[in-house]
Amino acid sequence: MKQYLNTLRVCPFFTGMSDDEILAILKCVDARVRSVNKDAFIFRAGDATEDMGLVLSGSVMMIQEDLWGHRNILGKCLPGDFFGEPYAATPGSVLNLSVIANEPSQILLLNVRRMLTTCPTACDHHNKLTRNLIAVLANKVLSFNEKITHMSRRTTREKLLSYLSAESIRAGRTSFDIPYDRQQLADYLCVERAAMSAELSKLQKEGILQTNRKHFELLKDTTNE
Amino acid sequence: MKQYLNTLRVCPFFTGMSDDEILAILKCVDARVRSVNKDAFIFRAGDATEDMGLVLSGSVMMIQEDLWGHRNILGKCLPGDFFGEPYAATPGSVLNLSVIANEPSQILLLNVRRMLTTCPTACDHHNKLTRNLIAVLANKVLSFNEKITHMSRRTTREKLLSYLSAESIRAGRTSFDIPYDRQQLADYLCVERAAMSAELSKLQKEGILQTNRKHFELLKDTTNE
DNA sequence: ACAATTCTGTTTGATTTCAAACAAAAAGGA
DNA sequence: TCCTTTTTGTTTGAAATCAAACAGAATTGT
Repeated sequence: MKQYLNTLRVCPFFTGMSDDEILAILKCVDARVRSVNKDAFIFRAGDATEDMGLVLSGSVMMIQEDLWGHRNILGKCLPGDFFGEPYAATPGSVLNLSVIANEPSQILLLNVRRMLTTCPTACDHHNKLTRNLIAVLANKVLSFNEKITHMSRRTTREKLLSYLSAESIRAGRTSFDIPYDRQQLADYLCVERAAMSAELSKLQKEGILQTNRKHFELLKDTTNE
Repeated sequence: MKQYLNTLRVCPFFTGMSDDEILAILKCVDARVRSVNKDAFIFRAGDATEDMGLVLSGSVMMIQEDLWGHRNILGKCLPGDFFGEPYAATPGSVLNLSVIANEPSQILLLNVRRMLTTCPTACDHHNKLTRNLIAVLANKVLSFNEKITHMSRRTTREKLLSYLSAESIRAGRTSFDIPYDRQQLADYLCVERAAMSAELSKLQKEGILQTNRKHFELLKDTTNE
């Protein structure tokens, strides 16, 4: 497990902990590493799980898929990000989404029940751990809240501008990259890719933004419209 | 504060605690009661807060509102439900939604920072409290996730059926009441009230459901379509 | 370098939603 | 009870999305 310390040290979940502390905690919560290929399922909608996942390398997508093949992307998790923790922390709950590897990835699985039940003896990191878990969960609410904000706009154009403004603010500049390709962005905003592509073209013609693949630049302030 | 014990005892957040324990905790987290009229703001989008709210009586709505007056209802909180906890638990965050009283209500405000920082001396309920907070946050993720699921459907009809099926399952019967009137339901699903009303009429004509105001009955199994 | 695959932009008609206005029904207050 | 206000259902034209098909560009692997 030591080989992953470099990744874990920079993960917000473990900040302020010594290597020994981290290793002790990993043992405490029954941490296991899993390597997955692109498109492999890590969790499947309908499953129950006591484990939450942490991306060590690569990336994963949280998605819902309906019978017609419509994909709803809930979010993308990069190294250091968690997934599945709301379900793992809610006994009796069932996953409402699937988690799929976006590329070959390494995943760390952590048992949340063991994180929450007091350690029989020597582990006094649990308090710090539970506080960190609170921060992780709160962040997930904020991220879902953001997606809801974008989706609540009525037109594809408004959804795009809502999302791109937020990404621009997050980046702290008007020029930024997004983590999604066109199809994925459409699935995140829950619109048709074709209509979205057309709208992006229109926005470019109107001089509101410029884009090439995953790169975007906002040219006008659209916050006051 | 004792007068609210009857409400607090049945609240999941305090289950398994004695009256004395509850009162000690309330003091610990600087609990204050606030009485508000209908339509009063408890939190306003753009605010920062260290407090999370607990509905003692009445009900509140979490909403977002844009410049055109479009309302996006994130959810409704009934007695025993919390709100604002993801923001209170994330230092530096800013509220992305407003919380408005849906009727004359009593609200308990709890300081989350004090809940998370270890008590100087005698309070050993904190561990239990933080675990409860984890459960509350996880539940909020699940509730937002559910709203996203409904909103991700492409047509008003699908959004309605997705929501109504979920409510039916939650109620454990095909006959149930929902907490929203027509305008509120439209704002929750982010569709036009007029179009939604028309769709509900169509669904009734087709024999798929029956409804009167807030009461609904699903007549056909629509899960396999 | 080449071929195969994936990604992106464009167009089309059919369908659906939006936005506004209005009337009927129900609820609430004096 | 009566009057006012709120809620709900209906209709309409205009606007937007959906769904499908296609071609060119970019990427990937051999």
